[in-house]
Amino acid sequence: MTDHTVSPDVHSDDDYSAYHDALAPWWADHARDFPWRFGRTDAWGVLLSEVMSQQTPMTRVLPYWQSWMAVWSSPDKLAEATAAEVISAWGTLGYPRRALRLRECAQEIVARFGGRVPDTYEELVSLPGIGDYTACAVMAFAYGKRVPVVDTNIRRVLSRAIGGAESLGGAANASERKLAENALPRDARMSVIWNQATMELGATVCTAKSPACDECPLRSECKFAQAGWPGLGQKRTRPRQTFTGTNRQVRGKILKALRHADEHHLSYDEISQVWADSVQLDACIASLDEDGLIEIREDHSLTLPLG
DNA sequence: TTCCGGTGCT
DNA sequence: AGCACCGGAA
Repeated sequence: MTDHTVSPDVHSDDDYSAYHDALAPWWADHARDFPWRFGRTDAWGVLLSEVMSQQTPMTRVLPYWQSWMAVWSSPDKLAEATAAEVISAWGTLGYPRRALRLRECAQEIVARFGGRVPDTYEELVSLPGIGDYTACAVMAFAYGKRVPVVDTNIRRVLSRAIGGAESLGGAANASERKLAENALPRDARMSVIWNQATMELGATVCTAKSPACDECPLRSECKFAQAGWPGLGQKRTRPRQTFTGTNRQVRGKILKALRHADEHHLSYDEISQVWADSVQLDACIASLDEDGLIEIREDHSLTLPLG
């Protein structure tokens, strides 16, 4: 037993009705108005918003989601795009491999599911770029299914409000999943609101470092606040990779240069100007090539992939 | 300078 | 289980 995040004896249905009763009205008043919410888009729009939101705040996703949906409003449309087009349209959203996975995902949805976004966990996680979280999010938010959507925000809110402690780092454990399953309202429609509202609370109020407890609808029943916020923000985090001088920075510079280049093409001399250390530059060019994010020509010039 | 996070690979 | 991957806000 390695988990001490939540106490084990809080699993009966009645323990959570007050939680939902406080959360639902808060959601009604405070939900941010994104176009992929409130049933205003289809399953493809939801899937796109969820992939774009991986590792990325929704406020930053919004303009990209709108421009992508304007051009690629369905899987069969995105399936026809070139890699260069999607990498270019990804702009500075970050983690550009997601753009490639999204196109492959669209192609598989067309080839395997007749262009319809699947609605089962097994089918969804079999798609490129779709892991546990995104599969559950699509089932809940696109298809209205009663599924616990266990992201980092929900883990933090549940661990605090019900368990009275900070959630640990690492993958969600069985105890956390069990808690989310038990706290989830039995009614499917209510469960979708619960997932969205809990996630939103974690994103906007019950934040990692400085929770706005004064504005929290769960303030009066929160075990974490009652205990005096023990170990606030002490989540075990990955060792911080300093950005300057990393491959991550160099890869970003190379891709940015190609995005802005005429015909997305640069000679080796031109690309050499983005980074002085040629050994590291070459390593990053090789890794971008391995990721399928660039193509290397015979003369060592670079392009975004035509395919 | 530090913080934030889901997927996929090792 | 640990790590690489991103850019922008705090």
